[in-house]
Order: sequence, then structure tokens, then C-alpha cells
Amino acid sequence: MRLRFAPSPTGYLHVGGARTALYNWLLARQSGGSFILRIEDTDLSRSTEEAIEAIMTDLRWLGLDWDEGPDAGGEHWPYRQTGRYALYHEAALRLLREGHAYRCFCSPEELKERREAALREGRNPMYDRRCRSIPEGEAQRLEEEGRPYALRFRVPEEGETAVRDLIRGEVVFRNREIEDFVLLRNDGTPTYNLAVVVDDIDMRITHVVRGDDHLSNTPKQLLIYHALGKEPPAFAHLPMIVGTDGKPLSKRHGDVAVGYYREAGFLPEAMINFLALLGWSLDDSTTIMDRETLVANFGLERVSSKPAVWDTDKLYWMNAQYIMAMDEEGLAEAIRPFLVREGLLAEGDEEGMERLRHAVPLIRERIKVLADAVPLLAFLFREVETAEDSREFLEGDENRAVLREAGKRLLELERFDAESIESALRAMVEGMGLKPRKAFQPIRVAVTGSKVSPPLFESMELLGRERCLQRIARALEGSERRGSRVR
RNA sequence: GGCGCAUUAGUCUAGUUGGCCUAGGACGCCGCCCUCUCAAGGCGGAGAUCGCGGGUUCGAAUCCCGCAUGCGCUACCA
Repeated sequence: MRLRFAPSPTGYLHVGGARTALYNWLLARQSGGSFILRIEDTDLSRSTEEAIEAIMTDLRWLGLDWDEGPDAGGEHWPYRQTGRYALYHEAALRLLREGHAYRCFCSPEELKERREAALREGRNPMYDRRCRSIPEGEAQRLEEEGRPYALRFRVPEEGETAVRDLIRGEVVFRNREIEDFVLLRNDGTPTYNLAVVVDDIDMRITHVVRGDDHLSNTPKQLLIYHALGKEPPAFAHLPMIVGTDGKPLSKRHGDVAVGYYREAGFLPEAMINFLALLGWSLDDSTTIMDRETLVANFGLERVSSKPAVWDTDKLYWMNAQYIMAMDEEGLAEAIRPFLVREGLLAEGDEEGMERLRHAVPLIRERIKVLADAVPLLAFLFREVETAEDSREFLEGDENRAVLREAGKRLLELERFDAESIESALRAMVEGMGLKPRKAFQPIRVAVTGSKVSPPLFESMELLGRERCLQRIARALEGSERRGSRVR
């Protein structure tokens, strides 16, 4: 099997495109075939180089590697339509020569006018085929005069064109409902329908797996295949991914760019798993599946035909599952750039990295995305400032007594490890007749700066006795200062 | 306006040939347990008259017809 992902480079890769790419990739890998990246940039005004780079970056991050593409080479290089005009012209010329296409001298302006008029009057806005009947001699003469023209496909007036879709079954279109669409614009550039067919033929694509929005275009493409005497590939049209309001995905629905999820600290494996399940299922109960399982089991037969809503709740959960399954070293490495980005850890700080490695087990099940590690671990990498919503735990005589006593007991400890800290503090709590819940909170706030933190005793061990005592003393001083002022 | 596609709980879905579906699983939500906070984990719960209306049948989420709603295409966009 030879499959392709053919984005138009008009922006970043969004999750719908990522899923399309994934399904194509899965089929290619499963079959031992090829996955091809092709850039559909026939719309010069909207395509950019940055977009091409961004799309490739996102695909690589997801681990969707391609065998042929703009950067990978291959016999059809450059794998972008702007570099393959000669091919399209050749095909267009042949269609013209063999009577499957004709020159249309209507200007875009008049077409637009006629269209709007038709719509206004409730008529079918289809092209009226007026240039279709211009005799060839006449048309050639007009061409020689230098009259600009577009090339249109001569759609048969009778019969029907059936799309055999691997997901939806046979979808039939009456040819009379299909308009004489443009193949070549009057500036000589090819349109999508021509370019896509020529490329898919040339690249020997066997299966076209793409979004639902192309289903209505498929009969046109089929017509071109037939006119060219070529066997069309198999088609599969995936349901769209829509927003929570059922409308097509857009920025309005929050974050739909793959890059956003990368920067928020989602793992590519979780992304892949989640995307795969958006429209496909293995069975009635399996949700967590690694890449190998997907490659082995994916199939178009189990792709749903109903649009899926982009709702990230499950993605967060799934990402947490993948995080919990990572080993400590790997997770520490994954978190590192996020700490660096926030200025908490220097690039080559080995000592800091060691602390991170020890901290990982403490936060592993407390984070859903890698970026969540930052606020949880900040206290290990810089001095704390007590969070607004946590200050109350430092105020009052009782809390001050806890801090004072804790400082004393910790100072006396022989070994400053979690176990010793815990038993010392628990003994203290008991001696003071307090509830553990109540007594540990001020210490937590003093040491970590927040009422929410990784487990206290382990955190304290990691921080070290000296810094713990410093922070407790500092918190106590501040509290006493404020306490006496009130008095 | 025309043509096409879709329609199972808030969400992702199972349900392939009609009976084993008193519609299964997962996320989310609620409650309880565990507990130094937050999580994680364990247990339990609510939530779907299978878009609506007809039919076929002993029996339909599953087959047929109509309707409604949503989306797509209808571009010298892709």
C-alpha cells in the first residue's frame, strides 16, 4: 500500500489533520507500504514556508515518519505541487486534446455575477456550460488572439459516478449534478482536483484516506481518472472532528493546534492513542494502546462514520496514564525542558537534575501534563514565596507553636530522611494533642510555600535539613511579626 | 436552491448477519473508603425511551419509508 498525507500549508497542523495523517501512517506501517508527505500548495496566496516547517515539526513530534517527502527525497521530489506544474499541464493538454476538456473564456467576474444572480433567484448556481459548445476552431482562434481562458472538464451529461468508499460503502452521484469544473485557471495554475489526481497517479497512491469534506469532490476526481484511462485508488473518507457545538473545529474551540499540546506537556504517545480512538475502536473495552498495538490492529472497517467532538477531558486522563507508566529517568528527562523554560533549572545543572530524578516519584501521579510539574517542584529549585491562598496556615498562636516545635525536633534528628522526619513530627503532633491534618499544614506551607505539595516528609528530605529549618524559621519570624502587630 | 454524509448518555465509543441489549466499556460527574495537602488507588452511584414518526416482524438500536436537525460540497480554495 502507498498512502499519503497531503496538507495545504496555510497554517499549523491541527488535530484533525494529525488524525488523518495518523490513519494513513498506521495503514502504511501495518502493510509494510509507504507513507508519503506531499504539500498541496497550489494556492500560492495562502501557502507559506513556515507552515510547511511547522507541519513537519509536528508530524515528527508525533512520530509519524514519512518515507518520501519534501525533505526526504524520493522519485517524485519535490513533493509539493508548485514544483510539479509540468505534469499537470501535460495531463491537462491531453484531456483537451482528447476532448475531455475545453477552453472557457468566461471571466471570473462574470461567472461570479451569474452565480450570485442564480442564487438570488433560487436557481442552481452551476456553471451553465456556455463555452462547452464553442467549436474547436473558434476556441483555438480566441486562444491565439491572446484571450485568457480556463480549462474546464467536460462532465458527461448522462450516467452516474459511484464512489466506493471503504468507510461508507457506495455513494452515487448523478453526472448531471456535477458541474464542468475548472482544471487549469486562466493563469495556467492547476486546481486542486486536477493536481491531486495527477499526483496520486504519478505517485502510485493505492489508498486515499482523507477528510469527509472531500467526499463530494471525489466523483470529479473519478471522472478525471477515467478520462485519463487510469485505475483510481481506493477511497476512505473520515468523519470530521468538530467542536463541542458541532461546528467545524476552529480557534474558537480553544486549542486545536498540535503544537499547543506539545508545549503543554502532552506526550506524543498519549496524543497518538487519543487521536486513534477518535473515530476508531479496537473492541468494546480497550482504551490504552501503544503504537505497536495500533499498527497491528488498525483497520478502516472499524472507523466510525459519525463526526467526533474534540473534547480534551479524556486526553488529560490518558496523558496521566502514560506519565504514570514512564520510568523515573525518562520522566525526569521529559520534565527537564519545562523547568528550564521557567528558569528553575539551568541547562547543564547535574546536581539539580539529580534532585529532579528523586522528586519524580513524588509527583508522578499528581500531574496530568508535564507542565504541571513546574508549580509542584518549584520549591526545590528556588526560595519560596508563600502563596496568597496559603498564608492563613502560618497565622495564629497554634500554627506558630507547631512551627517552633517542629524546628526544634528537626534540629535534634540524627538522620534527616523521610522516615525519621515523619516519626519525629508525628510524635510531636501527638504530644501537642493536635490532629495531623491540622499540624502538618503550617509546616507544608512554610517549606513549600503552598498548601498543596508533594508528600511532605519526602519533600523535606529532598530539600535538606538546612533549607527546611531556614524556611520554617523564616515563616515563623514573619508570622510573629504580623501577630505582634495585630496585638 | 441542488447533491451528498451523519444522527446510541455531557464526551469517545461497543453493538458487523434483528432475539444472549433488563443497551457494554472508557472519560467526566456525584458519594464513600484510604489519607499530612493534592493526587493516585479501591468501592458504589446517577446518567441513553438508541434524533423523531411510521412500517416490516412473534421480536428492531439493528431492515424499509418519511421527517427533522447538523455538517460537507456546490470557487479560476484545498
